[in-house]
Amino acid sequence: MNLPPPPPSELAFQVADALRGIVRTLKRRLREQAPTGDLSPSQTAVLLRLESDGPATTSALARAEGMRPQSMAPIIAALERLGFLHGQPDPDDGRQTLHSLTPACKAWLAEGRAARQDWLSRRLQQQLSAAELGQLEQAIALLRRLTTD
Amino acid sequence: MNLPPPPPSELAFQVADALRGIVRTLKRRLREQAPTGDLSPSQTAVLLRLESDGPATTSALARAEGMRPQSMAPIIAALERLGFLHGQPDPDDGRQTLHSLTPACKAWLAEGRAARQDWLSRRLQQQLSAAELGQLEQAIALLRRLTTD
DNA sequence: CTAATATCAGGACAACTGATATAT
DNA sequence: CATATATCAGTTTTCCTGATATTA
Repeated sequence: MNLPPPPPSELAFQVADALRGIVRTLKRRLREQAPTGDLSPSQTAVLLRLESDGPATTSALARAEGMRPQSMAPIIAALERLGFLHGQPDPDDGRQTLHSLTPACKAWLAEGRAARQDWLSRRLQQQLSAAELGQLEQAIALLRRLTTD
Repeated sequence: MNLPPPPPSELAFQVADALRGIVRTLKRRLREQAPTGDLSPSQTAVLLRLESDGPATTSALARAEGMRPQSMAPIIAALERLGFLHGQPDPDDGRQTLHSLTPACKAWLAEGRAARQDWLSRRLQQQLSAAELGQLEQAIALLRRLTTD
């Protein structure tokens, strides 16, 4: 049996409120920097999943996204038609088809990430002094402590 | 005609990279603290819109969300059935029906916001010293400078 | 009479469920 | 035979377009 945790201090409450606001705003501004290219949310999720986890089968992608394989199939087919994916039959298991990002898709994803990175870098450079950048660097280390453990 | 802006410094680039990562992670962790209650994205958008901008008509909501009034109508009808909204005919304009959040819905929205706020406050209190909280407070002021102007 | 609001009717698309063929 | 992958077919949901009644 645990004792209830102590209530947060007034300062912690104020900082939390301000932090929630700035996180939401920054997230939106970052998103504005790179157009999604008229892909559906499902399609975007598949591309990001393949980029981070590597090639996968239709069923594996469906499981990862909480969908049925029958629903994942047309999403993949559309992405293949757009030239973002290409499927290759698994040499060991004849049932499976392994889908990978095409080089063009990898380049396009990297481009979007670079656009966001570029906007934020320039923004930091323009609006903050070197000393303030250092302050921010230390604060980011503090923020990381909130999401680990 | 403008000269191209100077390229960002190495430090700005590193801070931008770290900041993008921590914003994404924090956003996700905050989202995990309050369940969405099985509402569709459109329904959630309508509730948040009404909360921030006050009562509105079907057409006004449709315009705000980039939808047709015919598509907005069933969304509102579903929210009314769930007890989140209640409509009242405009006394001045007999064509319009003004939809408002019910007190129960306002309480539910506030509850979700409070859950996120509570999680973050406690997390700050537990993981950071008072001095570090002060550092973070100053850093948030710096971040605000990135999104204004 | 024109403009705006709401609603009714039917179509397109994306997800679902159920069933089937093939390979392990 | 039991399991896993992929796919075919039908259904539901959600948003769309088009048309109509009512009110300003």
